[in-house]
Amino acid sequence: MSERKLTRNQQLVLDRLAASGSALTAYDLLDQLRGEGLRAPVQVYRALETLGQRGLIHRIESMNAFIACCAHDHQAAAGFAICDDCGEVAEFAFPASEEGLRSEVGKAGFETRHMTVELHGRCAACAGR
Amino acid sequence: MSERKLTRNQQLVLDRLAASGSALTAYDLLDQLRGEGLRAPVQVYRALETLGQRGLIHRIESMNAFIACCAHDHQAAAGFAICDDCGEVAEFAFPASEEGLRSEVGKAGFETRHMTVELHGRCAACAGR
DNA sequence: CAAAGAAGTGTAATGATATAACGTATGTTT
DNA sequence: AAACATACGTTATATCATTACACTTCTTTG
Repeated sequence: MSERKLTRNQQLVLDRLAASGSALTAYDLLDQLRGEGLRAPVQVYRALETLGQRGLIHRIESMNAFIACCAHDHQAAAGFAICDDCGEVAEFAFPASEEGLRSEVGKAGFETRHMTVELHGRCAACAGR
Repeated sequence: MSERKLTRNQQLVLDRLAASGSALTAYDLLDQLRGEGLRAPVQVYRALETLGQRGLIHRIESMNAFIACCAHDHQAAAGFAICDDCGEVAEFAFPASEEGLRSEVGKAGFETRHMTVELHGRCAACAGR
């Protein structure tokens, strides 16, 4: 079933992502996990694929990078606020806007299967400086 | 100023994008413009960069591809409905949701500079089949 | 428990996307 | 015409992602 235990490689990748507040690229992950025995990009990409299917991570399209999922309800669409100054990525939910977007394109008969919502800008900490 | 006439390369890339209803990658564009004398990726990327700065095209992050802008007000954020079956990309505006998203992250002090909103799914024509 | 099947592994090679560095040309401003 | 900004073409390289292959490890089930 979908309830297989995570394998060593999958757990390593997930732990590394969870330990980082920012998004990491596959090659970032590879570099940081060489000490654990990982050697090739495909090992990381395979772990990322499984983790993604299980809803444990998200891909940040505008950065070609990945981040651990911190949502409680991962049926809902996830949005991301990305600070271009410090790299921090905050996940957020947007139920009202999600419905708004879905119905906006629904008017034209479009059936939404997945939403990518990524806001770039400056986080509170960086704006304060 | 910002009102320079488009150069030959820029015009070629823009025309090619405008003629296509879908998003094209930089390498798609390069292949389609070899007959016009383009030879290297960087020539396409340079044109794309200028066109993007002038608001004449958009980058579709989730496809690593580009599309001509068909918006009248390109101050407003643009959203895209992407049909994963036929590849059609429709640009749309979403003023209400845009404000909703902006204020959602604004609660945490985030200043939004740019939004990526890309909806994947199935267009009306493909759903009808 | 043994066989069968599904999922995962490591290695190597390659494909796809994007940028850097260089010297030259062209167009605009003064 | 000199000075400046922008764009050009060429070459090389960086970055992101997948394919193919042979082998291993789990899980199910007969």
